[in-house]
Amino acid sequence: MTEVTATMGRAPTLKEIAEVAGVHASTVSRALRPTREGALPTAEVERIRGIAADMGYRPNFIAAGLRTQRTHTIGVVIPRLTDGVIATLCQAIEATATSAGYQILLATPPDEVDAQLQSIELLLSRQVDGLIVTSLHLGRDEMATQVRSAGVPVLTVNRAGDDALPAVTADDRAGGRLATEHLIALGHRRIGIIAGPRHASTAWRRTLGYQDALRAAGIPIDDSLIVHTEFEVEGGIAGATHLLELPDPPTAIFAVNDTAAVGALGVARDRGIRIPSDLSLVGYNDIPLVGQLPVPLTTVRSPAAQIGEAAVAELLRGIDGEEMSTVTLPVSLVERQSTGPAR
Amino acid sequence: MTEVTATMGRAPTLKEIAEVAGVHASTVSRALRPTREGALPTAEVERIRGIAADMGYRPNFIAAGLRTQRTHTIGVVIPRLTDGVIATLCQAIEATATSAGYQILLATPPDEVDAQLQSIELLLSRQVDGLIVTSLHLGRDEMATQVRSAGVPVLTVNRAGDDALPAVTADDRAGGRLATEHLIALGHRRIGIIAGPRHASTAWRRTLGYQDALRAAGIPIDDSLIVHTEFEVEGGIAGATHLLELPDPPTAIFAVNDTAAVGALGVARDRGIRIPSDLSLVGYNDIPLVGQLPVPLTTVRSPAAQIGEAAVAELLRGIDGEEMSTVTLPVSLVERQSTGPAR
DNA sequence: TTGTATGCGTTATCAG
DNA sequence: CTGATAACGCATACAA
Repeated sequence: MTEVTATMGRAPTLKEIAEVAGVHASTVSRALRPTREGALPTAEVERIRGIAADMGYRPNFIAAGLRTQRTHTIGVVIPRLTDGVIATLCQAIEATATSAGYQILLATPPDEVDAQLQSIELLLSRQVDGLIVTSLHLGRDEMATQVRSAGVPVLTVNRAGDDALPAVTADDRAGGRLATEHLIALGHRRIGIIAGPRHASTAWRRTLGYQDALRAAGIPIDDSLIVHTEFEVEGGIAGATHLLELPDPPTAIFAVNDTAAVGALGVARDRGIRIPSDLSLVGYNDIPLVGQLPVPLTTVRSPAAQIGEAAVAELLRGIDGEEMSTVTLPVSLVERQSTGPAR
Repeated sequence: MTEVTATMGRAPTLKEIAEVAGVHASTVSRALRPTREGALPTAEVERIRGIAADMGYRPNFIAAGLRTQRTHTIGVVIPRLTDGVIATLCQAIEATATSAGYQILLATPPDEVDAQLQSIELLLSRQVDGLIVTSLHLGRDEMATQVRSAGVPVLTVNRAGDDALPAVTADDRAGGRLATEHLIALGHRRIGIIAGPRHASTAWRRTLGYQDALRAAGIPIDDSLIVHTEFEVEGGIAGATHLLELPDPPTAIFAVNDTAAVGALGVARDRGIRIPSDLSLVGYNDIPLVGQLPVPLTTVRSPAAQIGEAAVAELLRGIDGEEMSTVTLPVSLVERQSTGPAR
């Protein structure tokens, strides 16, 4: 019954269903809504739902959102998706949001302030209910200012908690300390660090942890051993090359990023430097691949997926009008074979 | 002038700006629109835009979309974001879409038919203007059926062109052939393949290319040398273990995925098998990392970014009412040190 | 229990 | 050139 009543123009609307069902559009709206609030008779609800299904009804969330002022969409600004850790984070955000009935509007702008600001603006124009922004640049007030004017809750991820925005982060400083303490415990005293870009707060905090550990061990901090580079393999190559060409090269290198560590690995290979006997190497993130390298990499495991889950959870609290809080998740050292006693 | 006229409740609307400017809302709409179609006097346009800027106006795309039936949003269904190649693809899609004035609604459902169908449904409810779906399961009619009923252009990526949906893909079959021919040219005749999941069309087509090459060389196809596994490192471990434990193990392995190749590398290491002297290994994708491995990996370069760009370009044509066509992009072999002459 | 009326913010179509 | 009006699809307060 009511078989191919479907009007040819695709998407039937509530009104069209109402006509077929012989009721008013508002009745259909009530029947279709999950919560039985309007209290229709169950039989009628079933009948109407059946007709809607037959007609291939598909709710128009965008129209509903205009009415309710809730789009059930959250905006995610997340540069460098190709970084495995960030992809994991993004995946976790998406999955968590989806299971809470939200969808993700994604922006992956280049790692520059203006582009990021513009992405945020665009997302807000799309009436997102909340915003998760990651890897923002440090020390730019525009960011916080604009973001505060957003009118929706904004949560940062991987950003220093040094401003008013709530943040969900891993304890990068502790991670940097763990890695460095491990090397110190192995007898290394001349430890280089491939410290990533200056503007990346995660990298910066790992570097702080590195300095903490040196200081605690009474080892003087030698700035020539701290080299700032880009993330990724190329950064690792540049950083390791620089460090190994020093007059008094380090006996161990801590790369604040696994892919950079892999780059360092390549440099060591090219120079005939054996790992770990000639040089110890520690990475950061524990991407799946580094456990399978010919010399499995010692690294720091950062809970990317949990960060994503926690971020969404916090943001949803914000969307519900509650206070969002800053969350810091613990990290752990994964000891493998790329680190060994100092010569 | 007209300084802090902003009503406290954030987002001012066209109507509020109109009040301040002393004109009608529709006039403001015309003034703000990029194309000077309504032909306002330039001075008036400037004045109104100034007021809008002062008041912190932010257009509500969702309301505009309701009216214009165009959301300037494209839905992307893309499982396994954590795969580097897919992330690159996603990034390229996002970047291309953004520069064309579109935004991305992202769904990364698990690699299962039902979840993928549901994701599509959700995206359509959000009134996306078009859909890019990747890595769909083979041979499930529901997919094509539902997708056809979408009412918006749908483009597939990484999917076999064996049905009616237009697709943008790399030439995976040629890639599989290239890799295998390379090994054959090196004198290998017993070549194993870590062939990925059966349902993944990319993997499947690479396997076909592998068979093509063997056949062309007059080498009989030995099914025991074809092992299906999951993607990722674990799949590579399982596949390599299986192959190397064969009574008559292969002298070369083609992994249809770089990360699987890295897994195979780990297995070789554990068994004291040297690469390439004991075993040649070819990967697929040329993710940045594999060029920096201690033994740089020979692999096939797949143009992930170009696929993304082409996919968006095609889809936009579809959105503009033109016919979309199927695009196949060429791949190339990258010879490095993980392959050598057969013993 | 169900229909009516209204409005969400915007744009398109008319008049004027 | 600009104002008034309607409509996009839906949800809801209100009336019946």
